[in-house]
Formats: sequence, structure tokens, C-alpha cells
Amino acid sequence: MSSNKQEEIYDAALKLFAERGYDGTTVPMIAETAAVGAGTIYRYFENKEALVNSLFQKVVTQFAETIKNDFPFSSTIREQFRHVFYQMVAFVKNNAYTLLFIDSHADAYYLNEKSQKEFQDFLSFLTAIVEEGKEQGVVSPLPANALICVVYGAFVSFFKEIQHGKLEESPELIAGIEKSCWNAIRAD
Amino acid sequence: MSSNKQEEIYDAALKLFAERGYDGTTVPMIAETAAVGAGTIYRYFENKEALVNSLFQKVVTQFAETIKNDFPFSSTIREQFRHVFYQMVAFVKNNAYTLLFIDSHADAYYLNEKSQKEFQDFLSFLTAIVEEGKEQGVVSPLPANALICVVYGAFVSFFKEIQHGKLEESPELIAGIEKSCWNAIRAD
Amino acid sequence: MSSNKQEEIYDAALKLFAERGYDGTTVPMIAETAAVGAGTIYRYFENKEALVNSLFQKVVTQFAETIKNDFPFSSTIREQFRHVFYQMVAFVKNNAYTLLFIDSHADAYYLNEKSQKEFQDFLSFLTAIVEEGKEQGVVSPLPANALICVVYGAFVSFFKEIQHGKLEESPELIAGIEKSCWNAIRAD
Amino acid sequence: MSSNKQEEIYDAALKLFAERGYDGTTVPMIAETAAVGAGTIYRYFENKEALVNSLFQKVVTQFAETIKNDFPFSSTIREQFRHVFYQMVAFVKNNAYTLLFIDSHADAYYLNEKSQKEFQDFLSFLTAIVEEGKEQGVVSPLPANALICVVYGAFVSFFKEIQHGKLEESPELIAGIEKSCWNAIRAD
DNA sequence: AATGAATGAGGATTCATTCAT
DNA sequence: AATGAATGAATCCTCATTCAT
Repeated sequence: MSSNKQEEIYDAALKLFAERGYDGTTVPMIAETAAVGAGTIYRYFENKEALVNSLFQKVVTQFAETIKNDFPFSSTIREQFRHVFYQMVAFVKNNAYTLLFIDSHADAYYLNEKSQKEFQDFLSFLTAIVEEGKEQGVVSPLPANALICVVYGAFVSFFKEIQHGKLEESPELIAGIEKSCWNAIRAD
Repeated sequence: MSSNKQEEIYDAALKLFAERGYDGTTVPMIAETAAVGAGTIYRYFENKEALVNSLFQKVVTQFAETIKNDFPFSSTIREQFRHVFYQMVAFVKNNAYTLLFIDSHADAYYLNEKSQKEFQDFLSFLTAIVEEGKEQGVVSPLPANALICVVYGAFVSFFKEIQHGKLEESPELIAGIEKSCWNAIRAD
Repeated sequence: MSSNKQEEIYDAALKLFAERGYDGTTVPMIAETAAVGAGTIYRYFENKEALVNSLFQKVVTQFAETIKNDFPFSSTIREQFRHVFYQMVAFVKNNAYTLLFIDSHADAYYLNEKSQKEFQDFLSFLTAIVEEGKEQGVVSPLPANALICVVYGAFVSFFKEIQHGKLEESPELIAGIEKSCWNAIRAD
Repeated sequence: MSSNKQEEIYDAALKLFAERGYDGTTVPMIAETAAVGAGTIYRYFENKEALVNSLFQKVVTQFAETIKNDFPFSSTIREQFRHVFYQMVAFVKNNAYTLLFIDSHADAYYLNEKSQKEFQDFLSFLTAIVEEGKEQGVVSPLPANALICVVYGAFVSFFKEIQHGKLEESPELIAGIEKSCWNAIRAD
């Protein structure tokens, strides 16, 4: 069973990295937010860089698992897309900082290979769905990763706006944006 | 006329902030990249925070002006959208780091009100186009800023992918993505 | 009877202090080398400084006792010198780290009065032999402590060289050095 | 011309390392003793370890040069020995901490290869004299490095005693110890 | 008695900023 | 105007020590 302190450190780091970035967050800040001594962080993580990599891998894995959860393999691509979209919505609602953190750190210079691979693996899962859609002729014939990043970018941008309070969430709005995103990638 | 040194400082800061973020970039790094002494930076900017704000306002203004350039006020919304999209494409091609910098710094805690307003003004211009499109019934009736951030997010995400070399740019691909983005916001 | 754990702590500390010095040795290092928990050390010693003092006194006492062992009070000064020299040789062979530790810590700022006195007492024993030799006219009329430190310095330096493997020990070499040291202090 | 600050840092470090050892000396201690800011030290030395190595090489070189100064290549071995001894005496008088520093750091784990070599080179110079003496039959047939370390050890030990005030220096005492040291290595 | 997780003071090092040249 | 040496506050990290188990 993973220690409670480690969990608190992860939570504090996630929030702070999401809000202030990796370099803008100091280890004492994390310690204070997590209500642990600064030295305690080094009991669980070799250093700050190891912490951010471990955290990144952890949340990407969580994110990926959420999305794969109950995935309707036998449904239409349209249904699969909707499933993914709503799983992402559900995830973001429960993990406010995670998407901000992932998005703002995905290209960072301090991420190691394993972290980068974890993120690529997640995107590959999405790409596979799009590829299948292309074969069935229901998705635009553009490169799959172009389509994925369009939808991913739109989604992230949309949820940042909600999290910053500039947009109010509602089932209708979510449904509308889901439709928008599908329209962005479907075949004419 | 603004000094050559100041321009070099801006260029160096833009590149480094885009690649490493504000807190991950040191003043000596900027000085070295700009080939000026560290003290020289303080002749042009009060401090590091003033520099990032000044830079942010400068590039957002440039970006906005590029997009407004030759704006076809009398054309259809569809044409106006296409114009904006291709102006953005042209801008990003010539200013590789600017989009990365703007996107990764737009929500940062060290941006002052003026910087934030500058960015909002830019988005307002886009929103106005979308609002007009909604009134004409050619754009989806979702909130305009939701639609804007979807397109903006998609665009940024797409160009990051190109800049990281994961996607190869071509006129066809650009045209396809432009169509995708329009599909995301047009009325059914 | 002193605990086994305490002995292991002493052994570990001796080795590490000899190799890395007092300040270069951490309590966790000692704990790991001694195969005890870090907290256990504090059951036997009030703190790190108390440990180094206790250890110093212990090994100096051992060293002194070894040398005094079977001391030939009735023999000639020359014989007594030889005895001391060979007892030191025997001791160093069995306690590789002790001489290194004593020599490198004998002047240290963290040694308390008792530790310093212990070492002085040991030297006093040697001085007494030299004084007697001076009275008998077989030892040089220089100050006794000058002579002692010459012999002590030569001996330590010689054994460090052996322990570092730069010199190979042999009965002939030992005998030669013993003669050298005696020559250094004997009357002309 | 080497900076004054660097010289002050060297002086402060030499004194503190000699008195408290490398690990017992903190960088702020050095900065305060040198009357410079802590950061200034890093302008001249990459880190603390680089400082101790640079200092070690510097003082060993100085020491070696002093001893080689005016070396009487055409004199007898006995004269050469006396020359070396008195040069060492003169050096130590003017550089109180240097001998303590060299002696206590010569085997340290943080010395790099260059530092170790520098010290070995110095010893080699002494060894050459002894070798020549052995060939001429005026020096004991024991291994040259054994003889060197005996004399070196005796000398260092003797001067530590003087520096700690336990022995009062006088021309007669110096002359007596010089004779002692020669007696230690001369052929019977 | 023994442990080792937890702590926070203190150490090495960096870096935004100043200022003499 | 331009520099870069100098600074010391702030950063990352270590480690002597404590204490709950």
C-alpha cells in the first residue's frame, strides 16, 4: 500500500506544477502544501526532477486508464469517439489539475524518455481509433496524428477555459463541443 | 527607433522562454544567447518580470496585427475564417517560437493586467467574427469564446506537432486542417 | 559486558572516520556499515561528537595498552625502544584503521579535553622512556617530545605507505625502519 | 595577473582546510574569512571540490619549487639533504598552514588524479636524491620511498608540534632535528 | 531495545540584480 | 551605453537527531 505522505506529496506537486510550472514551484512550496517536511520529499523521490517524472507517468497512466475504461470495442467509431470524449470530461471534472499539468509539461526538457513514451502510448491508443475510422471512411483522410492533436488541442483549450471560469459548464455545452470535435475529424 | 541590442534581447528571450519557460530561463542565459552582457538587459528592462511582460505584449500585438492585416471585412464569414487561419499559418512559419511562447505563457502568474488584456483583446477580435457568423447562422450557436478556444487550441496543438517535427507540413495538410477547424465551428 | 551492536558501531565508525574523516562521514553511513538502524547509534552515544570522542579514547587506550604490554622495564633503552616499535607494528597489523584514525584525528577541533589528555598520556609514556635514555646518555640530548614526535611521525608515515600498498612489508624492511628510527634519536 | 579576490579565497581556504579539514569547512566560512560573498567563490572555482584540488596543486607546486630553489646539484648528498631540510624549514615558517594542509589532505578521497600526481612528482624529486645517495653508499640501502616517508613524516610531525606551540623553535633545535633525520637514513 | 520514517536546520550552489569601470 | 565581476537571497538537497512503532 502506498504511503499517505507520498500521496500528499503527489497531490501538492500536481496542483503547484499545474499552476506555476515546474521551475516556478519550489520544493519547500510542495512540502508546505503537502504538510510534510522538506526532507521528507527526498525520502520518496530522488530529487525534484524524479518527482516530476514520476508524477507525470502516474497521471498519464491514470488518464489513459480512465479513457480505456469500459471502452466499447464493438460500437461504431462515432460511439467510440463519444465514449472517449465523455470519459475525458469525467476525468477532468474529478482531476482538475491533471489535464493542466499534463498539457503544460508534455514537452518539457526535464522529462525523461520513459515519461515521454508513456504519453506517446496514450496518444497511440487514440490514433488507433482514428485509423480505424479512416479505414471505415467515416473519418477524414488526413494523417491520424494531425487529427488527434486537433481534437486533443481543442479539448484541452476548452477545459482550460472552463477551469479558469471563463466558460460555464453545462451538459448542452459539453454535448455541443463533443459534436464540434467530431465534426473536426469526420469525413465529409 | 529601438536599439539593436533590445531586439536581440527580445529574440533571445522569446526563444528561451518558448523552449524552457519563464522560470526555467535565467537572465545570464538570455544575455549569452543575445550576445550582450547581463547588465545590459537591465538597461532596457526593469527586471526579468518586466521583460517577459513587455515581450508578451509585443508578440501578441504583432500576432494580432498580422491577423488583422488585409482583413477582408466585406467577405463572407467563411472567407474571413480562412483568411485568419492562413494569416496565422504565415505568421507561425516566420515566427517559430512566438506561438509556443504565447501559448505557454498566456495563463502565467507573472503576467500583469496589461499583458492579460492584450491577449484578451486579440481573442475578442476573433470572437467578433464568430459572433457575426452566429448571427448569420453559418456558425454553430455555441458560446463564441468556446468556439474560439476550440479552434485556437486545435491550431496551436497542430503547429506544435509540426514544430516538433512529428508532422510534415504541406499545402494539402494545411488546407485539410483549415477545413477541419471550420467544420468544428460551422452550423450544421 | 558491552553490547555487540556497540562494538559494530565502533568498528564501522573507526573504518569510516579513518577513510573519510569525521565530517566526511555521516551517521547513516556508520549505521549502514554497522548494519544497525540509524537510531540505534543514539542509544549508545549521545551524538556524533560523543561517538568520535568515545572511539578516540577507546582506541588510544588500546594502543597504549598494547605497547605497554610485556614492557621490558629492566632491559636497556635500546631494547625498550625495539619492544615499543615491534608492539606498534603488531598492533597496526591487527588494527589497520586505528593508526590512520588516531593520527588524522589527534588534533581535531571536536575532540574534548579527555580525549586530548588520553593521547598526551600515551605520548608521555613514550617520553619517559626517551628521558631515561637521555639520562643514560644513549639518546640524543634534544627535547624528548621532539624526539618522540620524530619517531612517531616517521612510523605513522611509513605505515600509511604500507597500508596504501605503496610499500611492501617484510621483516627485513621493518627491521631496517626500526633501526632508522633508533638512529634518528640515539646519541652520536 | 591573478585577481586579488582569488588570492584571498585561496588564503582563507588554506587556513580553514588546514584547521578543520575539507568537510569541516563550509563555503560560507571560506567566504567570510576571505571577506567575499559566497557566490564569488563560484566565479573562480567550479565548486568546493575544484577549489580544494586547485589549492592543493598550487601549494604543492609552491612547496616543490621552494625546495628545488638554489638546489646544490654539485654538492654532496649530505649537503643536498641539508639544503632540502632548511628550504622546508624556511617554507614552513612563511607558510604556516601549507604543510598542515598538504599533509592532512594528501590521501583524501576528493583529490583528483592531477592533484595526486602533483604530490607524487614532488616526492619523486626527493626520492631521486635518496637514490643517488644509495648509489654512493652514503644512504641506507632500504627502499628510497620508505626512507623518504620516514624523513617526511618526521619533519611534518615535528613542525606540527612547533605550530601547536608544544615545542619552541630554535636554530639549535632545528639543527638537531636535521641531524636526526639524516641519521635516520644515512648508511651505517 | 531497535528501528527507520520524519524533520528542519544548515550546507552547496545558483541567479536576479547592482555597480564600478 | 555596455559590461561582467560581485553579491547574497533563495534554491535544491543532506544529514544529525528525534520519536512513534
